[in-house]
Amino acid sequence: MTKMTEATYFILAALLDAPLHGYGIIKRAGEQSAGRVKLAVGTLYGALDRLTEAGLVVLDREEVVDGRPRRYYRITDDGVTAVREEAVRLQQAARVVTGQIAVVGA
Amino acid sequence: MTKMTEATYFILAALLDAPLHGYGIIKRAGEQSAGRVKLAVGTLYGALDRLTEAGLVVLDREEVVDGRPRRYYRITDDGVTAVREEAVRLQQAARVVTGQIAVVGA
DNA sequence: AGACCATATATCGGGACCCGATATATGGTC
DNA sequence: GACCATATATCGGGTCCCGATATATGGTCT
Repeated sequence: MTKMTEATYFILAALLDAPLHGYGIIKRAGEQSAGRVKLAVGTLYGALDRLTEAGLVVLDREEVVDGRPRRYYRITDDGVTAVREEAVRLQQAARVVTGQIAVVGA
Repeated sequence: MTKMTEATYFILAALLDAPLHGYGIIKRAGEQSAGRVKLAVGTLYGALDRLTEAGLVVLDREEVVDGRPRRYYRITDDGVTAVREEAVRLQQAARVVTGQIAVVGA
């Protein structure tokens, strides 16, 4: 079925605009989903490790801001492809129930 | 987050048109997803038990065809509501990436 | 007849993954 | 001093997927 979990999907989606650090991903995912998605930290770091190993994200850089370390992650080309494919699957799955035809790119 | 698993979603979607028995649900889910979703039997019966307990499906009737028993399941009103709500969530999630209408409002 | 496959049910165990709890650390607010 | 937001990471419990296994019938193929 090649399915992607919801957490993984929103992590990749959050990274589409620009590299973010862990905590920033959590906040961005919450924004993009109108507050519906609240990633737990345990979910985030586990998923981030898996995504890194799969080559869908890479460690971009590390910074120290106000004494707190920040580890920025960047989505790869493969990651972009994967998240777009998943978006299409989600749309098609939704259409099974809504019975509507989504207009893409209009 | 109140999330519904993909298997659960396609089981409910398969029952929208008419009551089906377990094996029929597997085939219908495959049809509706253009062959992408292949429910494993272990997934199906476990999910069916959970859905029954949650009141989203009910046992409709039992038949015996060619010596083989058939147990038909029917989706409830709550099940219809749940699967429609999930369809909306899927559509909104897809839009986050496809870049269409942003999820406005809270 | 024997082998195999589709149909049809159900259970078990391994594994994947989510997530709250916990730990550690800094700096601002009350 | 207490508390909270920021920021990282790990651990263990629980949920759920799914392949393997078991049981049973009837059709097809050799």
